[in-house]
Amino acid sequence: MGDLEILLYISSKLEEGILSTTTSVMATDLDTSQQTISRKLRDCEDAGLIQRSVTPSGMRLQLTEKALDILKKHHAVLTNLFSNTTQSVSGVLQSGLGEGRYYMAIEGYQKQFRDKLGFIPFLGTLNLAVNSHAVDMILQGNSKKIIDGFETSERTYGGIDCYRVSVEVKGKNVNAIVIVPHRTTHEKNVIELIAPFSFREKFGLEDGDELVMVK
Amino acid sequence: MGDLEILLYISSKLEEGILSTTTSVMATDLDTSQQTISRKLRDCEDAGLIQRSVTPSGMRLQLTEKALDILKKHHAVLTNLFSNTTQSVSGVLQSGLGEGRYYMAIEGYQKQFRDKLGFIPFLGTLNLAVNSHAVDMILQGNSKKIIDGFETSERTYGGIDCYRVSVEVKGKNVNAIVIVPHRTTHEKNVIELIAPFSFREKFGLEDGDELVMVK
DNA sequence: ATTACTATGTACCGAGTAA
DNA sequence: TTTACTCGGTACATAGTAA
Repeated sequence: MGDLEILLYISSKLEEGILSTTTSVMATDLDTSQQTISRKLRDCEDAGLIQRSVTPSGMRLQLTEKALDILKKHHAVLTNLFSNTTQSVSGVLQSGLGEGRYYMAIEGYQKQFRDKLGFIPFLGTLNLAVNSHAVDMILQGNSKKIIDGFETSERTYGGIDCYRVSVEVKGKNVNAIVIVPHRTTHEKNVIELIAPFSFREKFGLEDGDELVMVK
Repeated sequence: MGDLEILLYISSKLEEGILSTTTSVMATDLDTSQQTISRKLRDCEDAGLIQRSVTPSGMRLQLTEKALDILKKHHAVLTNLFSNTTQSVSGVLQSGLGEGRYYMAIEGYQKQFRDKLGFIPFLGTLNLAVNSHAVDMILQGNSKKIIDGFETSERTYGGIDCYRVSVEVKGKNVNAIVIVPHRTTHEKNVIELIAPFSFREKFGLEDGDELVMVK
């Protein structure tokens, strides 16, 4: 019996975001003992996964944001598993801060890009404003390549997750990589794309142009 | 670490329905030991949840139908949790075999219907042909009331799951109950509705008429 | 009726190692 | 390198109760 089973059980029984129940009922439903449920719920509470108010006649349970985030990830994986249709997200091109160009030029990254992705990226990233939930849906379930973090004598550089996507731009389909730095600096509603070439130059893109990413 | 974590992990890494990996890689990803993964995978295999072929350089894993069914249920729960929009399924009215009427008349059922649903159903069920996957989506996550099985001196009667739904019929919204016998006799693409009145009489329904169920 | 403590037995995890 | 044994130690589940 893992935390996940508990969270999924609560999810399935929620009404208006709240579940009123008792440890014995949950124990019966989940085929375990009242004591185990009592302990598990305390564990979940300590782990910041649920909020609980205990009353003489039972308990009221709710899921926390943390739990919902975890469940959202699993939902994305399952949606991906059961949907045959390809999914897409559109993004609007916006100006970056030139950070992308700086990092792409670091040798420790370049070497790994070449080895793990098979190409050396153009020195710059394409920043897209997107719906973060929709992006999660596409990236989760997609297998990622991990660029490891490393250190130089001056500083440390964090790892990067790389997801292969297909991008529809000016009527053409182009392969690209969505990069997600482990210590990301910007909001989750901006993602960065890299490719062996300059998207802006090759397709004459400007801020505000819309691209569609397809899984 | 429960089976579910293993299944979800595999789901997230599947490519074309197959995952090629090693126990060590999985152990790192799932933050446990190689030995635990080895044992867990054997357990999952024994439980009929995965199929495995072990090679000198690793393993190839796939999910079985049984595992997919379990995951589908969780997916339905999560979809329900994260979707604010109401979901609907349409069904086409078809003739039953009169079985519904027979069972509705059994005292052991009637008493429980009255106590647990608050009404005594009309003596007959409305049979609807539906898309079984879509129905799963609506019923899962919806809380159910369980009518217990029982025995008489002659025979035993199985339990029934009851789901409250709203039905759109001839422009009106009516509450009804979807009943799912634990030992169901017909295919999953036919469901049965009960209500305190006769749908056919009250709304002048005929075979082939379309109803919409809303969660 | 609840929830949740303590004590005890068991099942699980992982280090070491074989194949 | 693999996967998967055996075997300790520990963490977990439950019975018995308290509150």
